Amino acid sequence: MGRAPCCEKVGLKKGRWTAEEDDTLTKYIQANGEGNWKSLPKNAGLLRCGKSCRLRWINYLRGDLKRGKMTLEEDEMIVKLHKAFGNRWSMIASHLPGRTDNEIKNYWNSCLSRQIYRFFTGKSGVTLTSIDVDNQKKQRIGRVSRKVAKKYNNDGGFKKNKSTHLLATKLSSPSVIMDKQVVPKKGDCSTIVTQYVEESQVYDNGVSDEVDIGYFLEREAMDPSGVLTIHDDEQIEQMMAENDVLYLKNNESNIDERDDDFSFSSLKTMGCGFDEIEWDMGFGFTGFNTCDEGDDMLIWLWEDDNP
DNA sequence: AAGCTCATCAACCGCAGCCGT
DNA sequence: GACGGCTGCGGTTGATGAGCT
Repeated sequence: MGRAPCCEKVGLKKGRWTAEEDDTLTKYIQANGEGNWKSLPKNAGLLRCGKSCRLRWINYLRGDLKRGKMTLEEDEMIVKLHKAFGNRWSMIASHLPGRTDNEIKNYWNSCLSRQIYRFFTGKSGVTLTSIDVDNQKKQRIGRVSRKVAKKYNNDGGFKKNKSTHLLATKLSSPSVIMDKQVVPKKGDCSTIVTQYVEESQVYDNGVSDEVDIGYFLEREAMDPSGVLTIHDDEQIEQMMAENDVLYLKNNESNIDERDDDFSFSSLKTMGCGFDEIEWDMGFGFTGFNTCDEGDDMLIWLWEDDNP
């Protein structure tokens, strides 16, 4: 038998809140304070469940909320905090006064994940901090549509993938390759990455044509949000230098003429175009060694939304 | 202009952790 | 320690409006 519901739902209202309901809830909480969510709707005379009241208050009615667009500073903060905490939205929200976890989660899933996707895949010359959010509304690039997500979920879209670990339910975030069974790897993944590059010979004319994410999953090299971390600056420099050599070897051209394969977008970030790979996967670098001393190099693995 | 597709935001759902009994 | 209720969190869905064809 399943768990009993937290509240009696028969006869309770669902869906959008009306202005009157908002008013009733606000007045009640102003008079009696927050808490006792279960009994609150009955006491306040609302035909809602306690959870719904709590959510409405926390995400919308609370007085200390900032409404409106995220600022550039908030953008940067969210990216940084997401890097540190993963999808722990409440933790992220606690560092952003006036913003709720729900708001940040929505913002991440709609705007920021798309910015990062576009940044990594080189679909535009943007940096993570120079996105014109208004303009983005006109550019439908990079987000995984629910139609595609559903298709993957229904068809078992990953079954052709080499890894049996991959979940198909996280398509809207860049850190989609997520498996809760994978034990977070503390420490450095550079050896595994270098090993992978050597073993798999991913480079063809300087651009990888396949990234076997299963390789990293099998070695438990990724943290739960699908990020590989490399701490060693020297190792990073060496990796990039090796790649340069490979590129020159394959192309016999000036490294500076390379366009999307490696492109510096800012002092703190580096885009790496490993486009069009066999398993519809992307492979990108960020936080390269030109950033402040001690910063890590992160490699994100995510599914391409445009198979 | 109409229909379709997609982005955004608010809200719901299920689960896990905490706490009191 | 076991159990059950409450709360908070993260994932997901639905409604709506804007953009595209």
